[in-house]
Amino acid sequence: MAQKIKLSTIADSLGLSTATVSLALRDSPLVAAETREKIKDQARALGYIYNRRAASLRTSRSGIIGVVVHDIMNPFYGEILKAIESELDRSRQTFILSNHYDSVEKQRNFIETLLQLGGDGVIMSPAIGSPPEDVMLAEDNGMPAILIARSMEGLALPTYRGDDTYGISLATNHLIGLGHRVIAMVGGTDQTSTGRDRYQGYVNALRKAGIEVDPELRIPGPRTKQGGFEAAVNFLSLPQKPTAAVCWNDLVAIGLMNGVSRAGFVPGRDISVTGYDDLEEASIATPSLTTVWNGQAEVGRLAARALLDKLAGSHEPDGMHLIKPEMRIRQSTGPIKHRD
Amino acid sequence: MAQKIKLSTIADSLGLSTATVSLALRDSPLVAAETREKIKDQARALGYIYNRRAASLRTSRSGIIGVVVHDIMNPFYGEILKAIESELDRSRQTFILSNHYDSVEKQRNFIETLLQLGGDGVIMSPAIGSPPEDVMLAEDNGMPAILIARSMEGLALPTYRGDDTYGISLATNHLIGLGHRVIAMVGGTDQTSTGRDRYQGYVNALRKAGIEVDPELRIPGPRTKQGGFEAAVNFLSLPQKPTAAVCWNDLVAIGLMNGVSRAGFVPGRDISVTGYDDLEEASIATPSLTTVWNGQAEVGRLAARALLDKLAGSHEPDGMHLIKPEMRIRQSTGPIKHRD
DNA sequence: CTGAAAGCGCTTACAG
DNA sequence: CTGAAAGCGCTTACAG
Repeated sequence: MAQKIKLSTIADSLGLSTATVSLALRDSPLVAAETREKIKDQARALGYIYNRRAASLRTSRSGIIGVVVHDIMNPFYGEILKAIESELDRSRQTFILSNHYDSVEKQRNFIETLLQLGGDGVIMSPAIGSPPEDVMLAEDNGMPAILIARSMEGLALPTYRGDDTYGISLATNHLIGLGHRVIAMVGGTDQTSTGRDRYQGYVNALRKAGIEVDPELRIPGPRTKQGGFEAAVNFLSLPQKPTAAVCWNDLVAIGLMNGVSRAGFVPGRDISVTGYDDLEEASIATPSLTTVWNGQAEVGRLAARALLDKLAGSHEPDGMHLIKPEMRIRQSTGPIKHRD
Repeated sequence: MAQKIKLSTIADSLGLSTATVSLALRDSPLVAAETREKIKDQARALGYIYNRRAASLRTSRSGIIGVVVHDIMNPFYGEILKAIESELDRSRQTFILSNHYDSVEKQRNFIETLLQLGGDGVIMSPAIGSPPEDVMLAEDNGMPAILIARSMEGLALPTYRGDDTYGISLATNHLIGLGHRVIAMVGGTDQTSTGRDRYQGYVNALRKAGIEVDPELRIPGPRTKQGGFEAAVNFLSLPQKPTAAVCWNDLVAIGLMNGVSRAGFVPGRDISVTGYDDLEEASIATPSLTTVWNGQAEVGRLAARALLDKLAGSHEPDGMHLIKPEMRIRQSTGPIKHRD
């Protein structure tokens, strides 16, 4: 590796000052056009690499934005991240991604690392049980935070997520409309705001239809295909014999469909299954999955936009921004057919 | 946000020098134990945040490692990334992730950004058509690069990936052993080293069994479920009526199984399908997928390990490290059954 | 065991 | 339109 090229290398080689070179490379109108071109050519010729650490130490702006979610391998978050990425790319921000796997400690480490790197802001889907202090650590050190997908009680931070209560009630009503009366709710946890909201939406819809809510029909579990797949055994051995399942998300729904298929039932005919999120995968599942569009791309885009605006100095009001979910009816649900 | 706390704030408040504070916080034995504890307590009390930009400007070590792959949402890369993450976590390195979506320009931007941030090293799965200069840009500026999943001609960089030629021949031989003679190869491209190697493995296996290679049976396409799903139409309308498909990867295989199911064929009985990678999902697909274990976790772990060793000053030999794939036989393949 | 001082590579008033 | 100088917050020889 050759001698390190820096501003002063360029300046010396052209008989100029580092101030002029610095301004020229950032297209300042203070520098004469001719000088600017000469400087840029020289920078290119020498293979100059801008040192952002040095610049950011001076300006206290790093161009780094952190994003931390439960699991980037989960396509639900993947679709949000893709939207964030394309929005941030446009303003040439670097984004640092991390999973917290619902470990409060991992999340805190990430926030601290980001602060150490001088991160300009953070977009996060808070880990289960996050202490408000950990999130406020960012804000208190001048690094604004935006929440996605999950909210946190008692924090007045901008939050972007789907309206879960409403969304799940859409799915539940759809099944009730098809004649189903014994409807299980499969997957997920009640430890997040999302979880409580979804269960509430399910309960609301049943009550409104005059159907008694049986807590035995709530089968919690991992929010993954594997989770849904394994839940099939419990689902099929419930004494009340449910004819339909409202699943936590598309992954659980696809897993559950695989599980009940193995046991000889045909999803969509023998047992109706709804998903949640409308992942790209939902429409190519077999049978194609009836689900609830949850606006992942919208959530990501709006959250990124809000952060960029905040960094640009706008003073938008904080608070909750709910995306309105929509029903997507496909082949995994159908009229009731009693099991026996 | 309160007054920024820095080393000198702590030093002044205790009547010490910044040198002593700096050494104490990094557990230098040069500082008396008592002084060290006093300093650490004070740092905590004041809410001190270490400024890595300043430190790294001075030491020219950033603790940042970049990872860039085609698409982090693809579970194949996801499984590699998970392994890299857990290996890097252990040595408290921050890792910056990016997709290049096979855009050479995006990849180059990423490498430049990483250099600007003072990245210590980069792990990459090179974009299709990457010019060697772009990768050497990293090396030439003192940022070592490790290649994963794909190799590049004419670059003597450490490379970790599966043995694709051998792996695909395992899958092809398995199908031949079940009596299949008309075997399509579905999905993927021949523009990557991986692609050429896989096609070669397929061709080799057919030739060795005395089966003529028909180029019409090669159906290239996106390496996604959607790609496999859409390929089903082509697959089913081939004049030679293949009874089996060797798929590029598990995603394509699952998509293809969904596609042929829609057309009324039962995968595993009417049409045999093999995947590649052995993703977590393969075993819960319906039918469960016969596939080739491709050692993603191994690739990630070894690549991260190699980079860390290199940064620690070891001079390991560069070059190719091939992981030996293994067959995983499940329900999606079976004895030939002629279509008519 | 602790301190004074230089320097990492930028940017930004300020002067001219 | 260009330059001299200070300073961002650390770490590292070097002295004592």
